[in-house]
Amino acid sequence: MQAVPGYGQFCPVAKAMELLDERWTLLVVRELLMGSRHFNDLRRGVPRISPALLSKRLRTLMQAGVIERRDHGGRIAYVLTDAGRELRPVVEALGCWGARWIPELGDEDLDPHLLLWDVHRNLDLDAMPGGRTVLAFRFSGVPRAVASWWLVVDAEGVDVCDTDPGHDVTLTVTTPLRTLVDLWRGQSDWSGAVRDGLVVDGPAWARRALPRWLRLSAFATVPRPAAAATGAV
Amino acid sequence: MQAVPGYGQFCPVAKAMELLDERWTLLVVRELLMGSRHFNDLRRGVPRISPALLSKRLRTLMQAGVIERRDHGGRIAYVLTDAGRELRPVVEALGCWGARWIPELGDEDLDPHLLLWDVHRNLDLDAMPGGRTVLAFRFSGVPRAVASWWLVVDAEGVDVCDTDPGHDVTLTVTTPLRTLVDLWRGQSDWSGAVRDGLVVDGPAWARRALPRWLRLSAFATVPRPAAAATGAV
DNA sequence: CAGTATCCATTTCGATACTG
DNA sequence: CAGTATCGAAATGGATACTG
Repeated sequence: MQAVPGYGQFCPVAKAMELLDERWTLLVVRELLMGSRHFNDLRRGVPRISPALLSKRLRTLMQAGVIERRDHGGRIAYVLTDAGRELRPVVEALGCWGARWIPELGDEDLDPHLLLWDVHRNLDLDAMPGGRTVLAFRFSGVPRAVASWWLVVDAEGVDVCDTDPGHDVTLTVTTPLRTLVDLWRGQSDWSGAVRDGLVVDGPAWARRALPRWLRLSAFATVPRPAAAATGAV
Repeated sequence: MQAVPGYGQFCPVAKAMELLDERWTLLVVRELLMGSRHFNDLRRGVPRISPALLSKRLRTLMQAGVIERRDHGGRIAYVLTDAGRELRPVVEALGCWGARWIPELGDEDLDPHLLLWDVHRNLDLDAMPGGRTVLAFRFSGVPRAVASWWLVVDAEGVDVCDTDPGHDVTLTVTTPLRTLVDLWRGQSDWSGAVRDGLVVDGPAWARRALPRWLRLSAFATVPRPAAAATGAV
Protein backbone atom coordinates (compact mmCIF):
# COMPACT_ATOMS: atom_id res chain seq x y z
CA MET A 1 0.00 0.00 0.00
CA GLN A 2 1.07 3.51 -0.66
CA ALA A 3 -1.88 4.82 1.28
CA VAL A 4 0.15 7.07 3.57
CA PRO A 5 -0.66 10.53 2.34
CA GLY A 6 1.50 12.50 4.77
CA TYR A 7 5.16 12.54 5.58
CA GLY A 8 5.05 10.67 8.87
CA GLN A 9 7.04 13.41 10.56
CA PHE A 10 6.34 15.52 13.61
CA CYS A 11 8.43 18.37 12.18
CA PRO A 12 6.31 21.52 11.83
CA VAL A 13 7.73 22.12 8.38
CA ALA A 14 6.56 18.69 7.29
CA LYS A 15 3.14 19.17 8.85
CA ALA A 16 2.77 22.52 7.10
CA MET A 17 3.82 21.05 3.78
CA GLU A 18 1.34 18.20 4.04
CA LEU A 19 -1.28 20.85 3.52
CA LEU A 20 0.56 23.41 1.43
CA ASP A 21 2.56 21.39 -1.04
CA GLU A 22 -0.47 20.28 -2.96
CA ARG A 23 -0.55 21.75 -6.41
CA TRP A 24 -2.36 25.13 -6.62
CA THR A 25 -3.01 25.42 -2.90
CA LEU A 26 -0.62 28.24 -2.12
CA LEU A 27 -1.63 30.12 -5.24
CA VAL A 28 -5.20 30.10 -4.03
CA VAL A 29 -3.99 31.42 -0.70
CA ARG A 30 -2.01 34.10 -2.50
CA GLU A 31 -5.16 35.22 -4.30
CA LEU A 32 -7.07 35.36 -1.06
CA LEU A 33 -4.27 37.41 0.48
CA MET A 34 -4.47 39.73 -2.50
CA GLY A 35 -8.11 40.32 -1.71
CA SER A 36 -10.12 37.93 -3.87
CA ARG A 37 -13.07 36.46 -2.04
CA HIS A 38 -15.35 34.85 -4.60
CA PHE A 39 -15.07 31.63 -6.53
CA ASN A 40 -14.89 33.18 -9.95
CA ASP A 41 -12.49 35.89 -8.82
CA LEU A 42 -10.20 33.16 -7.62
CA ARG A 43 -10.49 31.49 -10.99
CA ARG A 44 -9.37 34.67 -12.66
CA GLY A 45 -6.33 34.94 -10.46
CA VAL A 46 -5.50 31.27 -10.92
CA PRO A 47 -6.60 30.86 -14.51
CA ARG A 48 -5.47 27.33 -15.24
CA ILE A 49 -7.09 25.65 -12.29
CA SER A 50 -10.24 23.72 -13.12
CA PRO A 51 -13.37 24.57 -11.18
CA ALA A 52 -13.52 21.08 -9.75
CA LEU A 53 -10.02 21.33 -8.44
CA LEU A 54 -10.51 24.82 -7.04
CA SER A 55 -13.56 23.56 -5.24
CA LYS A 56 -11.56 20.69 -3.80
CA ARG A 57 -8.72 22.92 -2.67
CA LEU A 58 -11.13 25.31 -1.00
CA ARG A 59 -12.65 22.43 0.90
CA THR A 60 -9.25 21.25 2.04
CA LEU A 61 -8.32 24.75 3.17
CA MET A 62 -11.57 25.00 5.09
CA GLN A 63 -10.93 21.71 6.84
CA ALA A 64 -7.48 22.92 7.75
CA GLY A 65 -8.94 26.06 9.28
CA VAL A 66 -7.23 28.39 6.84
CA ILE A 67 -10.39 29.83 5.32
CA GLU A 68 -14.06 30.14 6.14
CA ARG A 69 -16.97 30.02 3.76
CA ARG A 70 -19.53 32.72 4.32
CA ASP A 71 -22.87 33.21 2.69
CA HIS A 72 -23.65 36.90 2.42
CA GLY A 73 -27.18 36.88 1.12
CA GLY A 74 -26.58 34.36 -1.60
CA ARG A 75 -23.11 35.65 -2.44
CA ILE A 76 -20.52 33.19 -1.26
CA ALA A 77 -17.29 34.58 0.16
CA TYR A 78 -14.17 32.78 1.20
CA VAL A 79 -12.30 34.64 3.87
CA LEU A 80 -9.02 33.90 5.51
CA THR A 81 -9.00 33.00 9.17
CA ASP A 82 -6.24 34.07 11.53
CA ALA A 83 -4.35 30.99 10.45
CA GLY A 84 -4.82 31.92 6.82
CA ARG A 85 -3.70 35.48 7.26
CA GLU A 86 -0.57 34.20 8.94
CA LEU A 87 0.40 32.51 5.71
CA ARG A 88 1.37 35.90 4.35
CA PRO A 89 4.99 35.57 5.53
CA VAL A 90 5.19 32.20 3.79
CA VAL A 91 3.89 33.57 0.52
CA GLU A 92 6.12 36.61 0.78
CA ALA A 93 9.20 34.54 1.45
CA LEU A 94 8.39 32.36 -1.55
CA GLY A 95 7.76 35.35 -3.76
CA CYS A 96 10.98 37.06 -2.77
CA TRP A 97 12.92 33.90 -3.38
CA GLY A 98 11.25 33.33 -6.71
CA ALA A 99 11.86 36.90 -7.80
CA ARG A 100 15.55 36.59 -6.98
CA TRP A 101 16.32 33.10 -8.18
CA ILE A 102 13.87 32.26 -10.94
CA PRO A 103 14.14 35.21 -13.27
CA GLU A 104 13.58 33.28 -16.50
CA LEU A 105 10.07 32.98 -17.80
CA GLY A 106 8.88 30.65 -20.51
CA ASP A 107 6.50 31.91 -23.15
CA GLU A 108 3.77 29.86 -21.50
CA ASP A 109 4.19 31.94 -18.34
CA LEU A 110 3.23 35.14 -20.13
CA ASP A 111 -0.50 35.13 -19.61
CA PRO A 112 -1.97 38.44 -20.77
CA HIS A 113 -5.26 37.93 -18.98
CA LEU A 114 -3.49 37.33 -15.70
CA LEU A 115 -1.26 40.32 -16.30
CA LEU A 116 -4.21 42.62 -16.82
CA TRP A 117 -5.95 41.14 -13.83
CA ASP A 118 -2.92 41.85 -11.66
CA VAL A 119 -2.46 45.34 -13.09
CA HIS A 120 -6.11 46.23 -12.60
CA ARG A 121 -5.89 45.34 -8.94
CA ASN A 122 -2.92 47.57 -8.40
CA LEU A 123 -3.93 50.72 -10.20
CA ASP A 124 -3.54 53.76 -8.00
CA LEU A 125 -7.05 55.12 -8.31
CA ASP A 126 -6.26 58.08 -6.10
CA ALA A 127 -3.62 59.20 -8.54
CA MET A 128 -5.99 59.03 -11.49
CA PRO A 129 -8.24 61.80 -12.68
CA GLY A 130 -11.94 61.90 -11.93
CA GLY A 131 -14.39 60.75 -14.53
CA ARG A 132 -13.50 57.86 -16.78
CA THR A 133 -10.03 56.77 -17.76
CA VAL A 134 -9.48 54.07 -20.35
CA LEU A 135 -6.15 52.37 -20.84
CA ALA A 136 -5.75 50.28 -23.97
CA PHE A 137 -3.08 47.62 -24.22
CA ARG A 138 -1.91 46.09 -27.48
CA PHE A 139 0.48 43.19 -27.19
CA SER A 140 2.72 42.26 -30.06
CA GLY A 141 3.85 38.73 -30.68
CA VAL A 142 0.76 37.02 -29.31
CA PRO A 143 -2.31 35.58 -31.03
CA ARG A 144 -4.74 38.22 -32.23
CA ALA A 145 -7.42 36.99 -29.85
CA VAL A 146 -5.44 37.93 -26.77
CA ALA A 147 -3.59 40.94 -28.11
CA SER A 148 -6.03 43.73 -27.24
CA TRP A 149 -7.15 44.68 -23.75
CA TRP A 150 -8.77 47.61 -22.05
CA LEU A 151 -8.86 48.80 -18.48
CA VAL A 152 -11.85 50.99 -17.83
CA VAL A 153 -11.55 53.04 -14.67
CA ASP A 154 -14.47 55.02 -13.36
CA ALA A 155 -16.38 55.63 -10.17
CA GLU A 156 -17.58 52.02 -10.22
CA GLY A 157 -14.04 50.72 -10.06
CA VAL A 158 -11.87 49.02 -12.64
CA ASP A 159 -13.03 46.71 -15.40
CA VAL A 160 -10.85 44.41 -17.47
CA CYS A 161 -12.13 44.00 -21.03
CA ASP A 162 -10.86 41.88 -23.87
CA THR A 163 -13.24 43.49 -26.32
CA ASP A 164 -13.42 47.17 -27.13
CA PRO A 165 -15.69 48.79 -24.56
CA GLY A 166 -16.26 51.62 -27.03
CA HIS A 167 -15.18 54.47 -24.79
CA ASP A 168 -12.63 57.13 -25.66
CA VAL A 169 -9.18 55.79 -24.93
CA THR A 170 -7.00 57.90 -22.66
CA LEU A 171 -3.75 56.07 -23.32
CA THR A 172 -2.69 53.24 -25.56
CA VAL A 173 0.20 51.05 -24.46
CA THR A 174 1.72 49.07 -27.30
CA THR A 175 4.37 46.60 -26.23
CA PRO A 176 5.75 43.14 -26.53
CA LEU A 177 3.94 41.11 -23.87
CA ARG A 178 7.19 40.06 -22.30
CA THR A 179 8.31 43.64 -21.92
CA LEU A 180 5.29 44.56 -19.85
CA VAL A 181 5.64 41.39 -17.78
CA ASP A 182 9.29 42.21 -17.09
CA LEU A 183 8.28 45.69 -16.04
CA TRP A 184 5.53 44.37 -13.79
CA ARG A 185 7.95 41.93 -12.15
CA GLY A 186 10.58 44.59 -11.61
CA GLN A 187 13.09 43.05 -13.95
CA SER A 188 13.21 46.27 -15.88
CA ASP A 189 12.13 49.81 -15.18
CA TRP A 190 10.13 52.11 -17.42
CA SER A 191 13.10 53.30 -19.40
CA GLY A 192 14.20 49.71 -19.89
CA ALA A 193 10.71 48.80 -21.02
CA VAL A 194 10.75 51.60 -23.56
CA ARG A 195 14.08 50.32 -24.82
CA ASP A 196 12.43 46.91 -25.11
CA GLY A 197 9.71 48.20 -27.36
CA LEU A 198 7.05 49.65 -25.08
CA VAL A 199 5.32 52.67 -26.58
CA VAL A 200 2.70 54.87 -24.95
CA ASP A 201 0.40 56.96 -27.08
CA GLY A 202 -1.81 59.72 -25.76
CA PRO A 203 -1.67 63.20 -24.32
CA ALA A 204 1.55 64.17 -22.61
CA TRP A 205 -0.03 64.73 -19.19
CA ALA A 206 -1.35 61.17 -19.19
CA ARG A 207 1.85 59.65 -20.55
CA ARG A 208 3.77 61.31 -17.75
CA ALA A 209 1.25 60.11 -15.15
CA LEU A 210 1.09 56.49 -16.27
CA PRO A 211 3.97 55.24 -14.10
CA ARG A 212 2.14 56.52 -11.06
CA TRP A 213 -1.17 54.99 -12.10
CA LEU A 214 0.22 51.62 -12.96
CA ARG A 215 1.81 50.26 -9.82
CA LEU A 216 3.95 47.18 -10.10
CA SER A 217 4.04 43.78 -8.46
CA ALA A 218 4.68 43.62 -4.74
CA PHE A 219 7.85 41.72 -5.60
CA ALA A 220 9.11 44.22 -8.16
CA THR A 221 11.31 45.94 -5.61
CA VAL A 222 12.98 42.80 -4.31
CA PRO A 223 16.73 43.31 -4.81
CA ARG A 224 18.16 40.86 -7.31
CA PRO A 225 21.34 38.91 -6.73
CA ALA A 226 24.47 40.33 -8.29
CA ALA A 227 25.23 38.78 -11.67
CA ALA A 228 27.19 35.55 -11.48
CA ALA A 229 30.84 35.34 -12.47
CA THR A 230 29.85 34.04 -15.88
CA GLY A 231 27.63 36.93 -16.20
CA ALA A 232 26.51 40.00 -17.96
CA VAL A 233 27.51 43.55 -17.13
CA MET B 1 -2.70 16.38 -23.14
CA GLN B 2 -2.08 17.44 -19.62
CA ALA B 3 1.58 17.94 -20.38
CA VAL B 4 1.86 21.40 -18.86
CA PRO B 5 3.85 20.78 -15.73
CA GLY B 6 3.98 24.35 -14.44
CA TYR B 7 1.39 26.92 -13.53
CA GLY B 8 1.65 29.14 -16.59
CA GLN B 9 2.07 32.18 -14.41
CA PHE B 10 4.76 34.84 -14.28
CA CYS B 11 4.09 35.39 -10.57
CA PRO B 12 7.25 34.76 -8.54
CA VAL B 13 5.27 32.76 -6.01
CA ALA B 14 4.05 30.46 -8.76
CA LYS B 15 7.52 30.11 -10.25
CA ALA B 16 8.93 29.26 -6.83
CA MET B 17 6.22 26.71 -6.17
CA GLU B 18 6.77 24.99 -9.51
CA LEU B 19 10.02 23.84 -7.99
CA LEU B 20 9.18 23.65 -4.32
CA ASP B 21 5.71 22.16 -4.19
CA GLU B 22 6.87 18.76 -5.25
CA ARG B 23 6.50 16.23 -2.54
CA TRP B 24 9.59 15.91 -0.28
CA THR B 25 11.53 18.71 -1.93
CA LEU B 26 11.37 21.24 0.87
CA LEU B 27 12.07 18.58 3.47
CA VAL B 28 15.28 17.74 1.68
CA VAL B 29 16.15 21.43 1.69
CA ARG B 30 15.34 21.58 5.39
CA GLU B 31 17.77 18.73 6.04
CA LEU B 32 20.47 20.46 4.04
CA LEU B 33 19.87 23.65 6.00
CA MET B 34 20.19 21.62 9.19
CA GLY B 35 23.62 20.55 8.09
CA SER B 36 23.21 17.18 6.38
CA ARG B 37 25.41 16.83 3.34
CA HIS B 38 25.48 13.17 2.36
CA PHE B 39 22.96 10.97 0.65
CA ASN B 40 22.44 8.61 3.51
CA ASP B 41 22.32 11.40 6.08
CA LEU B 42 19.52 12.93 4.08
CA ARG B 43 17.73 9.62 4.10
CA ARG B 44 17.92 9.56 7.88
CA GLY B 45 16.42 13.00 8.16
CA VAL B 46 13.72 12.19 5.62
CA PRO B 47 13.13 8.55 6.52
CA ARG B 48 10.19 7.70 4.31
CA ILE B 49 11.62 8.91 1.05
CA SER B 50 12.82 6.16 -1.26
CA PRO B 51 16.38 6.35 -2.50
CA ALA B 52 15.19 6.65 -6.08
CA LEU B 53 13.01 9.60 -5.24
CA LEU B 54 15.68 11.30 -3.16
CA SER B 55 18.04 10.92 -6.06
CA LYS B 56 15.50 12.47 -8.37
CA ARG B 57 14.81 15.39 -6.07
CA LEU B 58 18.51 16.08 -5.69
CA ARG B 59 18.87 16.18 -9.44
CA THR B 60 15.98 18.61 -9.74
CA LEU B 61 17.43 20.83 -7.05
CA MET B 62 20.78 20.81 -8.81
CA GLN B 63 19.18 21.82 -12.10
CA ALA B 64 17.40 24.62 -10.30
CA GLY B 65 20.70 25.87 -8.90
CA VAL B 66 19.71 25.27 -5.30
CA ILE B 67 22.42 22.72 -4.52
CA GLU B 68 25.75 21.61 -5.89
CA ARG B 69 27.14 18.12 -5.94
CA ARG B 70 30.74 17.91 -4.84
CA ASP B 71 33.05 14.95 -4.86
CA HIS B 72 35.48 15.20 -1.96
CA GLY B 73 37.81 12.29 -2.60
CA GLY B 74 35.09 9.75 -3.25
CA ARG B 75 32.75 11.16 -0.64
CA ILE B 76 29.83 12.88 -2.30
CA ALA B 77 28.51 16.03 -0.67
CA TYR B 78 25.47 18.07 -1.55
CA VAL B 79 25.90 21.67 -0.55
CA LEU B 80 23.50 24.54 -0.78
CA THR B 81 24.29 27.36 -3.16
CA ASP B 82 23.48 30.99 -2.37
CA ALA B 83 20.04 30.35 -3.79
CA GLY B 84 19.65 27.32 -1.54
CA ARG B 85 20.74 29.10 1.59
CA GLU B 86 18.21 31.78 0.86
CA LEU B 87 15.47 29.23 1.24
CA ARG B 88 15.97 29.39 4.98
CA PRO B 89 13.36 32.14 5.42
CA VAL B 90 10.89 30.03 3.48
CA VAL B 91 11.48 26.98 5.64
CA GLU B 92 11.37 29.05 8.80
CA ALA B 93 8.12 30.71 7.84
CA LEU B 94 6.61 27.31 7.11
CA GLY B 95 7.88 25.85 10.37
CA CYS B 96 6.57 28.74 12.43
CA TRP B 97 3.21 28.49 10.76
CA GLY B 98 3.08 24.74 11.22
CA ALA B 99 4.06 25.00 14.86
CA ARG B 100 1.29 27.50 15.49
CA TRP B 101 -1.54 26.10 13.42
CA ILE B 102 -1.00 22.36 13.11
CA PRO B 103 -0.50 21.26 16.67
CA GLU B 104 -2.18 17.88 16.34
CA LEU B 105 -0.02 14.91 15.48
CA GLY B 106 -1.22 11.52 14.36
CA ASP B 107 0.40 8.42 15.77
CA GLU B 108 2.06 7.90 12.40
CA ASP B 109 3.89 11.20 12.85
CA LEU B 110 5.66 9.98 15.97
CA ASP B 111 8.77 8.49 14.46
CA PRO B 112 11.22 7.56 17.22
CA HIS B 113 14.18 7.21 14.88
CA LEU B 114 13.62 10.69 13.51
CA LEU B 115 13.17 12.06 17.01
CA LEU B 116 16.49 10.64 18.16
CA TRP B 117 18.13 11.85 14.98
CA ASP B 118 16.87 15.37 15.63
CA VAL B 119 17.80 15.26 19.31
CA HIS B 120 21.29 13.99 18.59
CA ARG B 121 21.92 16.92 16.27
CA ASN B 122 20.91 19.42 18.89
CA LEU B 123 22.70 18.15 21.97
CA ASP B 124 24.70 20.90 23.62
CA LEU B 125 28.05 19.13 23.69
CA ASP B 126 29.72 22.06 25.42
CA ALA B 127 27.36 21.69 28.35
CA MET B 128 28.10 18.00 28.72
CA PRO B 129 30.89 16.52 30.81
CA GLY B 130 34.10 15.24 29.28
CA GLY B 131 34.54 11.56 28.68
CA ARG B 132 31.59 9.49 27.61
CA THR B 133 27.96 10.23 28.34
CA VAL B 134 25.25 7.74 27.46
CA LEU B 135 21.59 8.66 27.39
CA ALA B 136 19.14 5.81 27.22
CA PHE B 137 15.57 6.34 26.02
CA ARG B 138 12.73 3.91 26.61
CA PHE B 139 9.48 4.69 24.88
CA SER B 140 6.25 3.26 26.14
CA GLY B 141 3.35 2.50 23.89
CA VAL B 142 5.39 1.61 20.84
CA PRO B 143 6.45 -1.74 19.37
CA ARG B 144 9.28 -3.35 21.27
CA ALA B 145 11.60 -3.09 18.29
CA VAL B 146 11.60 0.71 18.34
CA ALA B 147 11.21 1.28 22.07
CA SER B 148 14.86 1.39 23.16
CA TRP B 149 17.44 3.92 21.99
CA TRP B 150 20.80 5.17 23.10
CA LEU B 151 22.71 8.34 22.44
CA VAL B 152 26.42 7.85 22.96
CA VAL B 153 28.33 11.09 23.35
CA ASP B 154 32.10 11.13 23.39
CA ALA B 155 35.01 12.91 21.82
CA GLU B 156 34.10 11.39 18.44
CA GLY B 157 30.71 13.03 18.49
CA VAL B 158 27.25 11.63 18.99
CA ASP B 159 26.01 8.22 17.92
CA VAL B 160 22.40 7.11 17.68
CA CYS B 161 21.96 3.42 18.53
CA ASP B 162 18.90 1.24 18.48
CA THR B 163 20.75 -1.63 20.11
CA ASP B 164 22.47 -1.51 23.47
CA PRO B 165 26.00 -0.21 22.87
CA GLY B 166 27.01 -1.84 26.12
CA HIS B 167 28.38 1.23 27.86
CA ASP B 168 27.44 2.46 31.30
CA VAL B 169 24.30 4.55 31.03
CA THR B 170 24.45 8.04 32.50
CA LEU B 171 20.74 8.75 32.39
CA THR B 172 17.68 6.79 31.41
CA VAL B 173 14.67 8.66 30.07
CA THR B 174 11.46 6.63 30.21
CA THR B 175 8.50 8.28 28.59
CA PRO B 176 5.54 7.93 26.31
CA LEU B 177 6.86 8.69 22.85
CA ARG B 178 4.30 11.42 22.36
CA THR B 179 5.39 13.16 25.54
CA LEU B 180 8.96 13.53 24.35
CA VAL B 181 7.78 14.65 20.91
CA ASP B 182 5.57 17.30 22.50
CA LEU B 183 8.51 18.46 24.58
CA TRP B 184 10.77 18.59 21.53
CA ARG B 185 8.20 20.60 19.62
CA GLY B 186 7.67 23.03 22.47
CA GLN B 187 4.08 22.04 23.08
CA SER B 188 4.98 21.25 26.64
CA ASP B 189 7.86 22.14 28.89
CA TRP B 190 9.83 19.82 31.15
CA SER B 191 7.42 20.01 34.02
CA GLY B 192 4.55 19.32 31.65
CA ALA B 193 6.43 16.38 30.21
CA VAL B 194 6.96 14.97 33.69
CA ARG B 195 3.24 15.34 34.31
CA ASP B 196 2.70 13.44 31.06
CA GLY B 197 4.73 10.49 32.21
CA LEU B 198 8.34 11.35 31.49
CA VAL B 199 10.73 9.95 34.09
CA VAL B 200 14.47 10.48 34.27
CA ASP B 201 16.61 8.01 36.20
CA GLY B 202 20.20 8.62 37.15
CA PRO B 203 22.37 10.70 39.43
CA ALA B 204 20.92 14.01 40.55
CA TRP B 205 23.66 16.12 38.95
CA ALA B 206 22.89 14.60 35.57
CA ARG B 207 19.13 14.78 35.99
CA ARG B 208 19.43 18.48 36.73
CA ALA B 209 21.70 19.01 33.74
CA LEU B 210 19.60 17.14 31.19
CA PRO B 211 17.43 20.10 30.15
CA ARG B 212 20.60 21.96 29.21
CA TRP B 213 22.06 19.04 27.29
CA LEU B 214 18.94 18.23 25.35
CA ARG B 215 18.09 21.31 23.36
CA LEU B 216 14.73 21.47 21.67
CA SER B 217 13.50 22.06 18.15
CA ALA B 218 14.20 25.41 16.59
CA PHE B 219 10.43 25.88 16.47
CA ALA B 220 9.85 25.02 20.12
CA THR B 221 9.88 28.66 21.16
CA VAL B 222 7.39 29.84 18.56
CA PRO B 223 4.55 31.48 20.47
CA ARG B 224 1.30 29.59 20.07
CA PRO B 225 -2.02 31.25 19.29
CA ALA B 226 -4.29 31.91 22.21
CA ALA B 227 -6.86 29.16 22.67
CA ALA B 228 -9.97 29.57 20.55
CA ALA B 229 -13.31 30.56 22.01
CA THR B 230 -14.38 26.94 22.10
CA GLY B 231 -11.30 26.20 23.91
CA ALA B 232 -9.44 25.00 26.87
CA VAL B 233 -8.26 27.12 29.75
C1' DC C 1 -22.69 33.03 -9.68
C1' DA C 2 -20.99 28.92 -7.63
C1' DG C 3 -20.15 25.20 -8.15
C1' DT C 4 -20.80 19.27 -9.57
C1' DA C 5 -20.15 15.31 -12.40
C1' DT C 6 -17.63 12.37 -15.17
C1' DC C 7 -13.80 10.34 -17.40
C1' DC C 8 -9.47 8.52 -18.12
C1' DA C 9 -4.58 9.73 -19.74
C1' DT C 10 -0.76 10.68 -17.25
C1' DT C 11 2.03 10.95 -13.62
C1' DT C 12 3.69 9.91 -9.46
C1' DC C 13 5.49 7.40 -6.06
C1' DG C 14 6.38 3.55 -2.91
C1' DA C 15 8.37 -1.04 -2.53
C1' DT C 16 11.93 -3.84 -3.45
C1' DA C 17 15.95 -5.47 -5.26
C1' DC C 18 20.24 -4.69 -7.00
C1' DT C 19 25.13 -2.43 -8.36
C1' DG C 20 29.91 -0.15 -8.83
C1' DC D 1 28.62 4.79 0.52
C1' DA D 2 25.81 6.38 -3.16
C1' DG D 3 23.09 5.49 -5.71
C1' DT D 4 20.18 2.76 -10.18
C1' DA D 5 16.54 -0.42 -12.02
C1' DT D 6 12.12 -1.98 -12.40
C1' DC D 7 7.32 -2.45 -11.48
C1' DG D 8 2.65 -1.66 -10.90
C1' DA D 9 -0.96 0.44 -7.81
C1' DA D 10 -2.96 4.57 -6.89
C1' DA D 11 -3.93 9.16 -7.22
C1' DT D 12 -3.92 13.23 -9.51
C1' DG D 13 -5.85 16.45 -12.04
C1' DG D 14 -7.02 18.40 -16.76
C1' DA D 15 -10.82 18.72 -20.04
C1' DT D 16 -15.40 19.14 -20.67
C1' DA D 17 -20.04 19.39 -19.88
C1' DC D 18 -23.61 20.26 -16.97
C1' DT D 19 -26.74 22.25 -12.84
C1' DG D 20 -29.55 24.96 -9.21
